[in-house]
Amino acid sequence: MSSGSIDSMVRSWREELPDLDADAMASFALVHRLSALVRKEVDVLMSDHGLSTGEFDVLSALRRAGKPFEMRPAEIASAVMLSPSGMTHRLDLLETAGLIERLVDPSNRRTAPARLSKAGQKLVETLVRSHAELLTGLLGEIKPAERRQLDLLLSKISTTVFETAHSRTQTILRSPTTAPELSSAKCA
Amino acid sequence: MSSGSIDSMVRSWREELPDLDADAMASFALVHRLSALVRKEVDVLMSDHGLSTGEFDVLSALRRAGKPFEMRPAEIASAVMLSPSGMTHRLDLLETAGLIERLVDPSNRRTAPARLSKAGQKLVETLVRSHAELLTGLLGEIKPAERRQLDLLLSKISTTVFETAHSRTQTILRSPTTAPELSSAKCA
DNA sequence: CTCAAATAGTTTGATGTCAAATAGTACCCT
DNA sequence: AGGGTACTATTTGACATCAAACTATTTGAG
Repeated sequence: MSSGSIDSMVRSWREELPDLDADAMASFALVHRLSALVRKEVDVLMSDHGLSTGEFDVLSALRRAGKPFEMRPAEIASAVMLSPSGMTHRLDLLETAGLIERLVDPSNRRTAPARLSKAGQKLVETLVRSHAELLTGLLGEIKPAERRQLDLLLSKISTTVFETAHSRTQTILRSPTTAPELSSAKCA
Repeated sequence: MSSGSIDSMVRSWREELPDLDADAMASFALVHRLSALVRKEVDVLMSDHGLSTGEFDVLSALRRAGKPFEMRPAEIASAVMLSPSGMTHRLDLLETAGLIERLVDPSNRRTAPARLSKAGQKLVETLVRSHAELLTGLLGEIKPAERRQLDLLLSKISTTVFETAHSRTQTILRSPTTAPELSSAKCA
């Protein structure tokens, strides 16, 4: 079943709708499937330590921030592509587990930064290493040059997708007559 | 922000844990992020037609099966990587929407195959074409040779991941004494 | 100085998903 | 035949996530 199911998908379309261009579909199907398979593997690793992958992502972002391992919820949310409400929930869980603490910022009382606890620091240190090791293994026999080529292609495509999403959002928000030539950020 | 956030992730790790090999992490982060971004774009397209992407996946699998556009729930579930219970729910929704019908197989009454209704056939025809067009656009300036290279790399990695998952499952199910020499995964 | 608008996080309600338990059906071996 | 085993879909209960409404705080304009 390794990648056969996607091959046979393409073959089916060629039979059923011969004029359909299924090349892009196949590539993105591979991306989706690889993403799902890897996520499952990481899930197993993390659940061995009583965590979900999503919770690990948060701890990992905090660790990456460097001392004092502290970030605001909105920052973490954008780093891990989670909604603000989802982030509140995850931080609740991590706080209950004693892996983070919530602080008060005297200079801005709207925000409640999260900080790794001692236990959180210790755990994330272990997990980040196991995680990196696992992923390196999952890459298999891929050679460094191939990996760089892969990164390059994925980045290029991501950029296109990102810009497409962006231009659609703008098109909706702007009055149709106003659209100027090129603006990369969300000027609402 | 296009792929900058992943670059800066790697840079952070290099500063915080210089001995960590973050190359594989970065590649998989790109895969995950591209998958999520594309899924969002497809979500928008489908919601314009009152469907979720998951529902479209089911209709699409049925259409691919060819006349009479009929599959058993378990078949569809494995094609779209969804649990059996999730599939039951999705088929419920699609049946309520009048896009599929549930049949009785006289030769095997355990199963209740799903079949595209007339309305379902008509809708999926439109959607499959819009979908393919959207994805082709999202591929952007990628040249055919590059796309084939991408497919090849993703397939190779998927195979490794798939086999890793598989060997882990077997390792758990087997009696510990039976384990042969070469087991690359976590033999707990 | 004051009130309106913007910002940050949380709460609420609905939804989609899964794992485990359930029920019905088919197969097989003696 | 008969009784156990495997298979198929569904039901149930728990949970993560999101969008939208809400609360508290800060900023800014007049």
